[in-house]
Amino acid sequence: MPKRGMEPIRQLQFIEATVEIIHEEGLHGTTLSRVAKRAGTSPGLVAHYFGDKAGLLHATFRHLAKALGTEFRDHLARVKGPHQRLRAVIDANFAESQSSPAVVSAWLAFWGQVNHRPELARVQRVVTNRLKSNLLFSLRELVPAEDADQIASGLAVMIDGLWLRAMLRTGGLNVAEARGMARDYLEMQLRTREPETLDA
Amino acid sequence: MPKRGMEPIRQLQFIEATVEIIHEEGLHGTTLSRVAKRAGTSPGLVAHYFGDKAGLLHATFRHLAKALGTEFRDHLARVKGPHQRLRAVIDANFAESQSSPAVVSAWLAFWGQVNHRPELARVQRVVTNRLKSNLLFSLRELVPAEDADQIASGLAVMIDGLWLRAMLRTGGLNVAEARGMARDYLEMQLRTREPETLDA
Amino acid sequence: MPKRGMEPIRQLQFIEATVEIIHEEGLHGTTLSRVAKRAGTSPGLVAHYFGDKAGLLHATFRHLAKALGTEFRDHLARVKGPHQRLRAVIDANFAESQSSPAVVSAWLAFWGQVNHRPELARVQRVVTNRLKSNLLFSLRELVPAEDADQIASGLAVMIDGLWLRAMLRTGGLNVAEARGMARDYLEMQLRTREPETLDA
Amino acid sequence: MPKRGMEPIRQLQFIEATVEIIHEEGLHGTTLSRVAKRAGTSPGLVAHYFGDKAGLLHATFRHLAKALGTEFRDHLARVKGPHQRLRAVIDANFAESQSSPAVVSAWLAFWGQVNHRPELARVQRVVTNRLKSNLLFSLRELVPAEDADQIASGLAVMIDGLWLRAMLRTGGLNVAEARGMARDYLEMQLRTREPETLDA
DNA sequence: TATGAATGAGGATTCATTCAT
DNA sequence: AATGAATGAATCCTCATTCAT
Repeated sequence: MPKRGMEPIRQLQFIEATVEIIHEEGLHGTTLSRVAKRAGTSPGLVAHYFGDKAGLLHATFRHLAKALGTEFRDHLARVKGPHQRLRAVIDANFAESQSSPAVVSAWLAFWGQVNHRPELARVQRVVTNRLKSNLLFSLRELVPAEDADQIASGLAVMIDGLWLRAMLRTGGLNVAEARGMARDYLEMQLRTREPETLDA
Repeated sequence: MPKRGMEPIRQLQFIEATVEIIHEEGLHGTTLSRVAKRAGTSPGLVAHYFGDKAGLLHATFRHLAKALGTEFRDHLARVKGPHQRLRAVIDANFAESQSSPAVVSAWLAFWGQVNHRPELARVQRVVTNRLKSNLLFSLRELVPAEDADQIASGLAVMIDGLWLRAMLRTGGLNVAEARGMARDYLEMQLRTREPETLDA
Repeated sequence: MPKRGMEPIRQLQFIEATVEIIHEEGLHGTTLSRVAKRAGTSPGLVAHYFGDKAGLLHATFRHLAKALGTEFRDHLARVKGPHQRLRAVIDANFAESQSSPAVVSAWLAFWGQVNHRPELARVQRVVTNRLKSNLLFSLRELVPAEDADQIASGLAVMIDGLWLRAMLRTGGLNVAEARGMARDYLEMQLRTREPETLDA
Repeated sequence: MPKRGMEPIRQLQFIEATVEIIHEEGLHGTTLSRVAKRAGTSPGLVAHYFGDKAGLLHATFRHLAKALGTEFRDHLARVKGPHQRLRAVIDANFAESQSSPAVVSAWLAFWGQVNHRPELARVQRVVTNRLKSNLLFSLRELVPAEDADQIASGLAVMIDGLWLRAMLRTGGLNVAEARGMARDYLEMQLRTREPETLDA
C-alpha cells in the first residue's frame, strides 16, 4: 500500500521502533526484521529509507542528539541570566524526553559503538561540545575563564556519570535525584569560587 | 597437541584475547573464531572451558571486576588513615591496569549488556557496591553519616563519568587529568563539610 | 529471484526433497543444506517456510500421514459394504503412494523419533487411531463388538508388521505379498468368527 | 586408573550405557561423551575398545541380537514338543530382557539405520532368519511344509508388528497382551490347518 | 589402560541485503 | 512506495576423533 508523502512519517516510525527494540533486546538483538515489525512494515523497506542497517542506526543516534538539542533550546528560551541558564542546561539533560528507559538504553548502546563507527563518533563529539559550550557561555559571566573551564568540565563529567548510573540501574538513582546532584555540584563549585557574589 | 594442566593458562589466554578483540572490533565483532585465533587455539575449545560465548563474556567481565578489586586491595594495603585511604581508592580506579584502552573499551561494552544479561548485572552490582562501601568506610571517620553518604554517591558518580569520558575519547581527557578531577571533587567536598579540621 | 505466491509450491518441494534425502542418507544424514540443494533453493529458506529443522520434519510427517488418509478416502469412496470396505482399507495401506521405498524409509525414520518428539507422537497417534476406527466401523457390521475389537487390533498390528518387514527388506517381502498376507489374516479371522455368513 | 583385564567389563558398561542413552535421548542425541559419562569413563576410551562410534553401535546391536538369541536358547531348553517349542519362541521374543523400554527403543533406533549401514543389516538378517527357522523347525512337525512356511512368515510379521506397537506406545499395548495376541494368532492358524489334531 | 585437552569439520540458524512484483 | 521471497555469508555450537601424558 504505497502512499505519497510517507517519508518523514516512516522514518520516524523506524527510528522510534529502533529505540524501543534496542531497549528491549539490546543492540545485538536489534535486527531489521524486528524493527520493521515493530514499525508495522516489512524489512525490505529499511533499504529504501536508510540505505542499510548502519544508516538506520546513524539516523537514530542523530535523532536522539537532535532531541537533546531541542530540549536545550526550549529550556534556555524560558529563562534569563547565567544562573538560570545553567540550571536550564542541567534540567534539559534530565528532561522527560531524555529520561525514558528506552532512550537511556539507546544512548548507552550507542556509546558502546562510538569507538568503532566514525559516523557515530562525530555525533557524539557534537553532543559533548554543545554541552560544554552551553555551560561555558554562562559560567564565564560568573567566574574567571580558567575556573569556568574547570567547572564546565566537572559538571559535564558529573552529568555523564549520572546518566550512566541511571542506565545501569545499580545505583538506585532516579531522575529527580540525579538532577539534584548535578545542581548541588554546580552550586558548590560556584560558592567556592565566587564567594562575594549574592546568588539568586 | 593436548597437554595436562592447561586450564588456568588457557582461560587467561581466552579472557585476554576477548578483551583485545572487544577493543579492536567492538562487542558485535567479537566472534568466537576471532577470539580463538588471537588466543592461539581453535574455536571449539571455548566450549571446553567456558561452555559457550555467554560463559566466556561472563568470565571476562568477572576477570575485569576482580582485577579492579585487586587494585583496591593493593592500594589500600600501602596507606593509613582515612584521607590516604580515600585517595588510594581513587587511584585504584585509575590505575594502569584499569586504564589501558582495551580494558576501558571492554568495560563500556559490558555496560551496554548489563541490562540484558542478569549474570552481568550481578557482577556490576558487586563492583558498584564495593566502590561505595570502600568510600563510605573512610568518609564516616571524617564527616557525619549523612554527609558521608552524599559524598560517596557523588564521588562514585564522578568516577563513572570520568571513565565514560575516557572511553568515549571525546572529552580529550587523559588518565592523570581524570584522577586529578576526582581528587579535586573529594577535597572540595571535604573542605566544605569539615571546615575546622586541619587537613593533610 | 523472489516471486509471489511461491509458498505452497516451495513447501511441497521441500517436503518431497526431505523424503528423498531421508531415504538416501538416513535421518542422520538429512541436513538442511542437502534438502535445500535437492529442492533447488538455499538453506536459509527453510526458516522462512518451516521455522527450523524440526518444523520441516513435522510438516513432512504430517504430509505423509495426510497422503495415507487420502488413500483411505479414495479407496473407500469406490466400494460398498463392510467386506469391500475392509479390503479397501488394507489396499490403501499398501497403495503405491505409500509403498515407494523413499516413503517407506521416511515412515521408519519418523517412528524412531516418535518417542522423543511430542509433535510427531501426536501425528502417529492420529494415524493409528484412524486405521483402527476405519477397521472397527466395518467389522462391527460383521461380528460382535468384542470380536470386532480383537480383529481390528490384530489386523492393525499385522499391517504395521508388514510395513516394517517391507522397510527392513530382510524378509524378502514385496508389496503384493504383504497385501496378500493382510487379506489372508482378515479372512481367516472372519471365517472363524462368523461361520454362518456367506462371504463375498 | 588403568587396570588389567578391564576389557569385557568396560565393553559391557559402554554397551549398556549406549542402550540407555538411545532410549533417553534418541539415536541423534547419542553422543560419545554422553555415553562415556554414563559409563563412568572418558570419551576417548571408546576408540580404544570399539574403534569409533560406528563400532560402538555395531557392537551394541550385536549385543541386543545375542541377548535375544540367549532367550531363545533358554526358553527352548526347558520345553519339549513342537507346541511347547513354538510357545517358547513367542515367549522368548517378549521376555523381560527384551521388553524393557530402553531395549525396545534401541531396537527401533537400529531399525532406522539398517538400510544405511550394511553391518547393521547383516545383524538384522541373522535375527530375522533365526526367528523364521526356529518357527519353521517346529511348525514342520505339525503341518505341511507349505503351510508351515506361511504360518512362520505370518507369525514373524505379527511379532514384529507387536514390537513396533509396543515401541510406539500408541496402541496402548503391554507386553502380556502382545504375547497373548501372538499366541492367539498361532493357535488360530494351527486350528485352521490341523483340525484333526488334539492340541495341548 | 585411561584421561581430558585439542582440533576442525559440519550443522542449524540468523540476518542483512537484494530483487521481482 | 511497499512487500516478502530468496540468497548466502557468518556465527555459534556440537561432536567424533586424535593425541600427549
